[in-house]
Amino acid sequence: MEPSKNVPEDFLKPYNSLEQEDKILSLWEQSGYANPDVCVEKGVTAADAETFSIVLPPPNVTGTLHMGHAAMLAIEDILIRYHRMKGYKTLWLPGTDSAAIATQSKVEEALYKEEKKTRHDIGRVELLKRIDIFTEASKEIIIDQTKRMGSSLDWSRYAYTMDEPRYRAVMTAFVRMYEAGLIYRGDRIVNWDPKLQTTVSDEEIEYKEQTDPFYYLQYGPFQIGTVRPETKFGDKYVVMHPDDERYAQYKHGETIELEWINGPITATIIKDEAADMEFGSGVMTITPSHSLIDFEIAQRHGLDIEQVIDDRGILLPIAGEFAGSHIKKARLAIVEKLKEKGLLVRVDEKYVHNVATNSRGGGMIEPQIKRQWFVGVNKEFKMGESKIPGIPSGSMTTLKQMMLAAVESDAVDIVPDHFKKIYFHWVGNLRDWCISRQIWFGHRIPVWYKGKEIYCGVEAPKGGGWEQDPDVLDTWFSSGLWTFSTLGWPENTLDLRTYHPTSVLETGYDILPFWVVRMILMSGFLLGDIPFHRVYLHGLVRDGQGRKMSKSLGNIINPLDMIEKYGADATRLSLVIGAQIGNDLKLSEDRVRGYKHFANKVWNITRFVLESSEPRGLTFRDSDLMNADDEEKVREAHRLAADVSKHIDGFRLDLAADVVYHFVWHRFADEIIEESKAVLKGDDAVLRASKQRMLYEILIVSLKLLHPFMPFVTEAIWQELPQKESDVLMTAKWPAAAKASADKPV
RNA sequence: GCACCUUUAGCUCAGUUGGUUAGAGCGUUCGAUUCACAUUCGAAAGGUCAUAGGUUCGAAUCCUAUAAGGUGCACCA
Repeated sequence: MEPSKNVPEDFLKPYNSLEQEDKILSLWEQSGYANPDVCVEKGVTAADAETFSIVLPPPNVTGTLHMGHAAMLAIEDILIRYHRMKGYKTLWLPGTDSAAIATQSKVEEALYKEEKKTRHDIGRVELLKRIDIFTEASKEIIIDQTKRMGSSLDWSRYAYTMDEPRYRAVMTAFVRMYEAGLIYRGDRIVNWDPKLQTTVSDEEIEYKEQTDPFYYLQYGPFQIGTVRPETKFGDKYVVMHPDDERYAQYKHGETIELEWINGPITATIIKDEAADMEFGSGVMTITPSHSLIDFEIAQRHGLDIEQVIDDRGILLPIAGEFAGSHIKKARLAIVEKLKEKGLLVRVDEKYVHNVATNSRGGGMIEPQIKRQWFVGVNKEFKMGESKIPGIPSGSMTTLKQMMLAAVESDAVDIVPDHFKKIYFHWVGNLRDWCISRQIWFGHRIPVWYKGKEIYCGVEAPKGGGWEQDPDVLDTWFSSGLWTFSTLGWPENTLDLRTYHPTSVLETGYDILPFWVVRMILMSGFLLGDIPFHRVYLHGLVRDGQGRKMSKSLGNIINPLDMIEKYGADATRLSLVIGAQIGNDLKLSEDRVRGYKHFANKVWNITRFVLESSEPRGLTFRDSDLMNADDEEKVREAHRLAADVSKHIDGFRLDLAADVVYHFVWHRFADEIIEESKAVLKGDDAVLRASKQRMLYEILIVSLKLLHPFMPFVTEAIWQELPQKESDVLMTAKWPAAAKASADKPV
């Protein structure tokens, strides 16, 4: 066939995503339109336009892009492109996260593997230097991969959790909370990781099922059960429920003499409701130093607390002859001794229970009592200037009350709705938050000691002899500041005033308790405001059979492979269509392949529309009026625009993508184009001109509606159009819901 | 144990405040086609809406119970 003059050469082949995507990426980058300031400067966005802002949940600097990231990027980019086209002053702010514990342990592992050294051999300064080299080298990877999804992030505002502005924000936040009495140092029971030698937050603990022998021991007149006989040396309190009739004869505070592992001891009876009458014999002994529940019982009754196991899991002198051995090795020897003494009643070999492990690559958790820094969530403080409904400026409140108020009042809306319940459940049960970590990589606690003096401040105190607290802050402490530390806080910047609170926080539902909760806490206290108006929680990406993607199952689908094979547009669509908000998504390679066909379909539709136009190159004149029939078809496309907008506004991106997909393929291509063929080949020039114009207008509307979902192919087409309203589709005007008049040239 | 989610065609899912004959994509079968299409188009088959009750003129949709699958939390000393 003779190619028409209207058809650029590229269109004579199928759509080649690999070839086009690179070109389009650099086109966007050069345009600078991801930066809202550039949009205002170039007149694309009105200077006083409403703002729409999202702060990207920062991926780990040392990580690589997985499907979860890809889904997040696709969803956020759709929201961003849509609002940008609608004329909002739109900011999507990128960043990366240092992921303190995970990153440090990676570097430490490599250090040990390659040089057989530990961090103590090389020291704090050297270790931090190596971590820095490591993160610098790997951050380019994740940034490049992020860009390849087509993410229209404003890289001129890039932030890293460990850079200088964020450091200042973290220090300032700590000092302010310290001065308000919300941060305190105390000896409390914490989750201790003996392997990584650090505390771990409650939320980072993962319970794993494990089968162990369960021992029943004779403790005076009682039988007690335990999986961990090695913790029992110090047990001198025996606890039972106050209503337990079986033990009514024993009075609270009464003492009894009995024979125990290392000889006779005096035990004291404690009546406490924490004892479960249904479990075992209903009697337990407690080890307050290594169990949260036991610690709380001990605190309620003012009992003695003795440490049994040290930081490395070694038994202390209280263990008598077992002192100095590791708990793992000591257990069997202790059981042997109990047996000899006749204290072992029986053993249940297959007892299934949950053990706490550190989900951040550490080992088993050993509760310990430690001097740590905490954020008191139930402590009263005087609220400053407040915009949070229900928490008046200057009133007395607590962090917990403030966090509840933010969501109860709907100032922060969480979608889907049922996650609100989960939020309330979480916040309601929140305990004081342990924020100190005994690792080296992170924001060091801004507290200095000199003898008994303590000083807290952003800068080190003047004069010699001061020593800084060696601990660093929990990574979530700085993450909690993310929506405003990235905008320049603690400075009162224009960005902060313009874009905060952010419009939407979009993240996986699994991270709600860690992050969303902490951001509301930090923003509430430090700014007296919410961090975002809406929280949009997406589901997890699973494999075709609904299983989690994991290395061991070998079912990981790598987004970069998909981009390579089928294009970024197809990858994006496969992560959005069929992904009902908050529900998990089953992804298979076939799905991605299917959407590649769609990208090609759009390409070919364009080819047809251009081919069937007159050689003069689609310059419509007033004489090229559409007839009523064709006008109605254009109006139909605009009605579709209203539907798409409605679905996006309701966060139903799956429906929005689905209706536009269906329209473009099965209405526009299969029906409207097919029906127009006879006229296009016919002799009636007036009818033909009307058709040509109708097809072109619908093509334009379709490209615009598709653009947020599949930005590459639509932009590539836009670049080849002979007549267009803006240099890039990215900043073209979103189609109005109802078209006022059809007689203006496009 | 507590809470939440899911259950609609072979598969993946829509179904908006209850309202005609429950829809789409993929897959299957049949047909057409190389005249925009690394093909595409048309048509067909396929559903006791998990189960049992209830509310209602009317229920996939609301209520109660049950079952199966999943997730989170709590944990058992």
